[in-house]
Amino acid sequence: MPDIDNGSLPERKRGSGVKMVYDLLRDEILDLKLAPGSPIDEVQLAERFKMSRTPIREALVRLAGDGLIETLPNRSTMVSNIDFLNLSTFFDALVLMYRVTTRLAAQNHRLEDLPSIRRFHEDYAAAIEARDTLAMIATNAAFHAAIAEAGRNPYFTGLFRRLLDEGRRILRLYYQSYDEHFPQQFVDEHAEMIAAIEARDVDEADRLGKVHAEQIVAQVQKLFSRNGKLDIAL
Amino acid sequence: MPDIDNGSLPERKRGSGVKMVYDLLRDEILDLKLAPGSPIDEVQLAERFKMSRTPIREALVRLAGDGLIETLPNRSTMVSNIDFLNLSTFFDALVLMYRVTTRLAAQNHRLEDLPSIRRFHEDYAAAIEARDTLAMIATNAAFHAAIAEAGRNPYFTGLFRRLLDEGRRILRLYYQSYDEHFPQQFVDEHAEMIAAIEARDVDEADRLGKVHAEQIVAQVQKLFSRNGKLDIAL
DNA sequence: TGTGTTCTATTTGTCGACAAGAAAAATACA
DNA sequence: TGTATTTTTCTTGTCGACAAATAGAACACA
Repeated sequence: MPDIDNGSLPERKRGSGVKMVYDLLRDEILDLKLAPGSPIDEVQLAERFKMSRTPIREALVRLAGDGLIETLPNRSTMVSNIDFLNLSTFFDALVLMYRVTTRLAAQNHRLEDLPSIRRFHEDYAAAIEARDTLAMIATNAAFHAAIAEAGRNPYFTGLFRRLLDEGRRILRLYYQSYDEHFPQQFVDEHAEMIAAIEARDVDEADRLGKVHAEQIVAQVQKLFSRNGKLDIAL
Repeated sequence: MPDIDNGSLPERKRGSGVKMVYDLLRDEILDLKLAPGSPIDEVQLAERFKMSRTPIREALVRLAGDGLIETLPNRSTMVSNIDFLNLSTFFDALVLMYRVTTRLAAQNHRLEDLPSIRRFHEDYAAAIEARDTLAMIATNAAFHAAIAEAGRNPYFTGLFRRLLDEGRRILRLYYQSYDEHFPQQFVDEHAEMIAAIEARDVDEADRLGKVHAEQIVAQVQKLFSRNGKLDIAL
């Protein structure tokens, strides 16, 4: 098993343990540092974080609620697999949420929402410039999550976040061996989306969200077909 | 605090405790046997279910993940309040999910999905006939959840279930004092939806889902305006 | 060698206890 | 009497230990 380094583990405050474990494991799962299907050992985690199994367990229950790990009753728990056979359901949901959240952002945003959206937009552009694939994935997700927040519908935001997380795993899986880059075109589209949101042009925002989403899906599918299914066993 | 009777508590099997507590509390919350805002006491629950606090806690973490309870760090945990100020976001999400799930059911259902849908349809009709409001609410939700399952998109199904749960709470709140009944018309619309699904008429299913959803929303809003906000403090 | 059974080992689910935090109560002080 | 401070009480977060459940090893038997 990989002996993941923890950095420093200073004296943690009461109540912060669960959140810390949850956040860390979540990141490791989404970054594929913990591969899909790999087993999760409570005792091992307890040792690693220098705490008892109880808070570890609590964090695991939360992760299971997010669908990031799966628990076999009385038996092992492991990182959730990526369901390649039903990717189309993922894409369906993703496209719809892209549309809806962008549309609602145009409708409901307030002025104070725009700065953070613009900031993530710039971060994304910088990541493209630097050809930093991982940063692209992360900042793209953050950009769209910020738009969703501006739409102010927690139900949609919740689902969308989940989809973006799952997308982060899928993209990482395909970008880790092939150094593709997201086209510059996406940056321009992001800029258009911001403009439509700012102008409160609901229909245009919807349209842009749809086009943008479908292009991303197409891009991912292109990778898939080129790439074959070599990595799936991983 | 209400001394809720438990029925019999026979010797429970290992591992079944959490699920049992989770299911029971969930039902009590959705049926408003536990009012929004009412406090949840771990020790009390532990006594009631004759088990230690650990599995209780685990169930509570799950419920918090579902948004049914809210936890203040180091301090109390309570049943989530219903957000009346943002009901429109709820309705928006509900209408969209009605549409999408019905549409997808028309597209993706298999023959073995239809019997259970038809069964819930009949149960709902029976509940209308009997003027059993609570049964109406429950069977209506079950009917649409079954349709969503037939649509075979777990992302949408997950969100939709959550919305239907929340709707169950909202409706119960308004039907507990006013003995309204759902119009017979809804039964006919359900029948039309089944027909469209069976015929794989995607556009018609979408349209029916939209109309149906908007009628339900209108019905609820009618109750609201008539009813005023008398019960909100509850 | 192949198959079914028992035993062992590991991992999970549950328990009771303890300690930290926060609210409520009690006290001190003006 | 009203306000600030200490004390108490009550709830939660965490711990270490134990017992049940399962998988795999060891074994018996054909």
